[in-house]
Amino acid sequence: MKRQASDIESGHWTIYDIAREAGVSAKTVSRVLNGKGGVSRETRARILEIMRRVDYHPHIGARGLRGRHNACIGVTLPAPMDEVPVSQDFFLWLFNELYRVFGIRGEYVCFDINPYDASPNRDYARGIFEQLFKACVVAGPLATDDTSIHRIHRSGIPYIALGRLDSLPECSSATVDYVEGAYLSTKFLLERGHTRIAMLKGFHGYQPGVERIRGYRRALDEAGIPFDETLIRAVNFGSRNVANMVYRLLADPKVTGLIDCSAVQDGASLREGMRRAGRTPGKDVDVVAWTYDERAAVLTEAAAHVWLPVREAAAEGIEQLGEWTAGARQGPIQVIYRPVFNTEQKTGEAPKPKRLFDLLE
Amino acid sequence: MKRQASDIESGHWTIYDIAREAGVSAKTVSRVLNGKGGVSRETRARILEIMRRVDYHPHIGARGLRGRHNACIGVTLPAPMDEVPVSQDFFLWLFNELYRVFGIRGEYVCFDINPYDASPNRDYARGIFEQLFKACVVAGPLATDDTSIHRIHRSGIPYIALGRLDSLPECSSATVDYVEGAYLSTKFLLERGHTRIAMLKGFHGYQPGVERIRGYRRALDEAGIPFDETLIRAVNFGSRNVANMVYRLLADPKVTGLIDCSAVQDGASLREGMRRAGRTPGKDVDVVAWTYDERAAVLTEAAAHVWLPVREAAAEGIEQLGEWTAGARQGPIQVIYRPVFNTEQKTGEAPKPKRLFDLLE
DNA sequence: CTGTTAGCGCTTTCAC
DNA sequence: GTGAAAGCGCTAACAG
Repeated sequence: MKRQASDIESGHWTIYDIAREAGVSAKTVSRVLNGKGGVSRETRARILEIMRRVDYHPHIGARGLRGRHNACIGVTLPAPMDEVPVSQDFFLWLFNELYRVFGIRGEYVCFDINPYDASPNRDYARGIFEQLFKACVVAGPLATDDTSIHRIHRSGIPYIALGRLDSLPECSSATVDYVEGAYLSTKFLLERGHTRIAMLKGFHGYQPGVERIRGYRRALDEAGIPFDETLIRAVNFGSRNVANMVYRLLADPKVTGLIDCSAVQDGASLREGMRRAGRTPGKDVDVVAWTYDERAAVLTEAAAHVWLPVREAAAEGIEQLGEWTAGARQGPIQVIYRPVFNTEQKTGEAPKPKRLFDLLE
Repeated sequence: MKRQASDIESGHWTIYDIAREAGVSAKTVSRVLNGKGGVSRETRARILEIMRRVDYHPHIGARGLRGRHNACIGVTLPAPMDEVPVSQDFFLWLFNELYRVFGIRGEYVCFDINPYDASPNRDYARGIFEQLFKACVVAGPLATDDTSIHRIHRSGIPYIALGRLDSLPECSSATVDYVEGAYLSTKFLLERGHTRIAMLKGFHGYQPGVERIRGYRRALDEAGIPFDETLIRAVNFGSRNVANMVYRLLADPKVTGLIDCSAVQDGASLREGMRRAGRTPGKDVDVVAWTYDERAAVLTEAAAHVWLPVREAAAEGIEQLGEWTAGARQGPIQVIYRPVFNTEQKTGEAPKPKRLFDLLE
């Protein structure tokens, strides 16, 4: 006599409770629930009416367990938030995309936002392995030694990383070509006669950082100029040390070119650093600044800007992830957008973007 | 011979697979998984090693089904987004709070963002009834005819509504006293000699709207002034018709007081509407403007501001929800903050807040 | 210290 | 058209 006690006082009806109430078997209720045939009109109507009356909802976990499908669209941050700049603007934009592609279809959108330092051996992809996520957006750059993404890839669930990885070229991803961005930036400065070119970089240990150096070196190699790693300095959102780094890099008078590809987009601090080094952009130093917004200049005095269309790439990727999840296409996704180089003089300057969790500080 | 076939090719190991590999029973594996006693050091170590080697993760759905607990912290929007102003700032703030209280503990934070118009008979609380949510934040005002909240309340899971409901006074909630806000606003204008006081209001059909009218009427009643409902006009974020409404309300020269409690915080449009009506604030019209940011004025020319500390109330409520979820306290939560009335002259004016999903337009 | 059994709520055979 | 039985992965209760 398994399953029948209607402990409906617990608040939740099961298909067995509905079945008993309707005088049918659980299977018939299941058929109605799933809109399958093989149930007479009257029986169906009666069951539907009971379901409506008692406000029946199927147990999503039990369904998933039996049917081997998971409940939510996952969103996960592969990097600690103090190492990687997730801006408020990007986050709002991402949430809008998730709404547009998944929310509208009635999917649950589930964030795994456990910080790393809270549990060092935690896996950012546990939502996948615990079989909670039916699909997953890996929202951020991947560490060069990332292994989780390999396991995600093998798991077979639809996913998209907003970043590439050398060690997994077949990775489902939507990103921009940072190698190209760095190459174009460096080449531009070389062609203007600069030979010692400094680079302000973020992403210690992340693939986008590696790609930046690769592009930088490639341009240098082509020009026959030796690579000097002391010309590369890392800054991040947390440290607010952009001005200091610029000052120190430009302390050497032979350094006459500066690439800011740090993603910090902090024009004021760049300017401050140059001022302290006694430099004047356009006169004794040329700057190339990276921007993530096509319309916004980071520094009006910059000799050039490079626009990295990360949102645009991500939008296409998430769109495709929606289709993959719906079974309308196969993975992996491979979206790679090229950066756009631009020497047009900009007039306005966008404010420095705010970090997502800055509100907490 | 139930359960043993290790179709590990499917990618997911079960406790039975681990058990077979370790030469023990599934129960022993379960004990190790849950850090329970009754397993020898060696056995435990061996099982742990296998788990590590094969990267075992328990099936969160199966666990929940058996243990009768759910997987995620839910966040749900009880109102269609085009009727209720969820600002980007509030959303970012909310996400930060959820991170602080739940993310840090390793909880999944799961949004149900299905829009109503997409499925008219959808329930904003389905995540609770489908037993996906172990706790839930109902982020927005409740409709006066809301019934879901009653069922949520009865379900017994920890929840908090960021709004009250007349029909459920025991509702777990964190909100501000809109009755008081409207009462203070109206009384202030009455005391300055105004007798016909217009009100710009949002939230058609939602409890906060009802409370605004209640406070307004109470002040009028006390002063022995009859209530005239034509003095109340609704605006919302979508329609951008604030200027028009102000203009029409002030077309009647006897209307000399204006309360903007619409939550739109659009000083420029208020000013524009008054200008078109030929009015000058401080001279032939007095304005009381509501603000959701203590430091920010909506309209510098306003005779007074009323600050509604909704974020502050919500912060306390979410904090308590965290404790309730962790079993450290009982529900329901009852946080109610009083509005702060303020006639100080403001200098700066905050820009009009942007709606969360404006990016899509 | 360890194993057996049953069952969480649902759906998939397969039988009638 | 309908139902009985098995089992998804896990754990509580009860044996040994």
